[in-house]
Amino acid sequence: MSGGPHEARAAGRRGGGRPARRAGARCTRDEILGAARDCFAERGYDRATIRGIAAAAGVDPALVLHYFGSKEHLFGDALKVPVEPGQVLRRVMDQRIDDMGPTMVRTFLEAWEPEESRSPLVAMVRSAMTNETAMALVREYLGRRVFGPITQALGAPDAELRATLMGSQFIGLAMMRYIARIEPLASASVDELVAAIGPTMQRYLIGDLGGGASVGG
Amino acid sequence: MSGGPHEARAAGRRGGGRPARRAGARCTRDEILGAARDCFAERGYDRATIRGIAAAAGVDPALVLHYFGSKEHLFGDALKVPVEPGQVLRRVMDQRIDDMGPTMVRTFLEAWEPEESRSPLVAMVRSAMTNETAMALVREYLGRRVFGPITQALGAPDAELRATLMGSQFIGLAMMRYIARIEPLASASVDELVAAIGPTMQRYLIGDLGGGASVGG
DNA sequence: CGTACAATTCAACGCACGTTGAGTTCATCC
DNA sequence: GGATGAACTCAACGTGCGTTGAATTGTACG
Repeated sequence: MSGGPHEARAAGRRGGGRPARRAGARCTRDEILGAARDCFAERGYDRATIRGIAAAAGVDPALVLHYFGSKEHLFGDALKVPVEPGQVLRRVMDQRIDDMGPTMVRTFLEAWEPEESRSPLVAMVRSAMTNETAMALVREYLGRRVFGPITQALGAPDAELRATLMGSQFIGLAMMRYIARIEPLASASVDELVAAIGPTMQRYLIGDLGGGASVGG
Repeated sequence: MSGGPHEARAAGRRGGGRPARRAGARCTRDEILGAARDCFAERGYDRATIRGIAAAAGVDPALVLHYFGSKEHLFGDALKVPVEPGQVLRRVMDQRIDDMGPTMVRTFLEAWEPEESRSPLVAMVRSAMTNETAMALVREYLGRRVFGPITQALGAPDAELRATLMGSQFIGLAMMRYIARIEPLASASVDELVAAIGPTMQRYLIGDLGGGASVGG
């Protein structure tokens, strides 16, 4: 099931590594994907249109469907996150425990700063707000790839709460800085934000949360 | 300009305080507003439809436009926030300075917890993600009614950064708890969250942000 | 009673959307 | 050099949307 005609990939297949059919206009598929990422990021799932994406890529709307089958499928493919969370986590976990909070903030910001990796992330957050499919996708993804490992690494009984607290500060930061672009947060330097938010993360990671047990009592 | 036929209000005008024309079905306008709030909150501006709102209110779609003129105008009216920020701020500012952070968190949560006041807030956040008008509206509103007063009260040179840092934690909390409903944050008690996030707010309010002066150098 | 007018509905408009299927072009393979 | 099949376009479909204007209902006032 779900084996639409769009499943067949463009290059390869026949000759081995030969160029695709149309000379000079080969990587159309990737251009569509890029345009889709931009549009989804800029407008969210619902306001982004196949027609708009096609126009941005300079092709016919039908070609988009030819490659990706449906808008929802295109969205799924455009959402492939350019940041490998496992790798990110390893980098953070390699730090001395006292530096983990600030390192998390810096790593997070470095993932968001470049324009090309920001797009799919903005698309993810923005679309998750209105689209149930996107929301479920994001929730599952974050749970399995981000919060899960952190929870496991922490080992504390309230690890899951800690992980989601960190998530809340991160998602809020992303929204204010990259989506709503509210000043002066939008223009603050990475160092400034690491200094400001790092301790928050540190506390959520291993500090006393006051409600339970760990340190203070 | 913008003086559409919908501007004229329902009751009053002629006799003084007499009931409206149609007996038994008087407060239709308010029911439409309520349905609009629910729909905007549940689906966001774009996915919410006039037809859906009308159906939820049990009336004809045309009646919605008759009262509110346009979808955008209806959205504006539905967005009237049930929380008076000035009043909230006064409550916070009345605290001893050491308790202001936790009090802010508690006040914030108490504004979001009740279902009837949560709807327009969720609508606000959700719609601001995809709709440019809503985003501008929210940004202007927050700036003038929330961040502005806080900034002024703090008096510090980095007050604006502090205000937006607080905003980022709040918006992230709202998204994780009330919109994405990610556990265990979604089910944590208010007290638990006040204990966990209160110190964060306190630090953003008057603590050392590390980037400038006191410690860390 | 008759006029006036708010409340409400009905039927339709034009538009933009996602999607489809048939058609065209062109590099490759026998 | 004809067959193949991918890359790509064109024209159209059905649907649901926001919005409109005329028509209907029912109450209050002269």
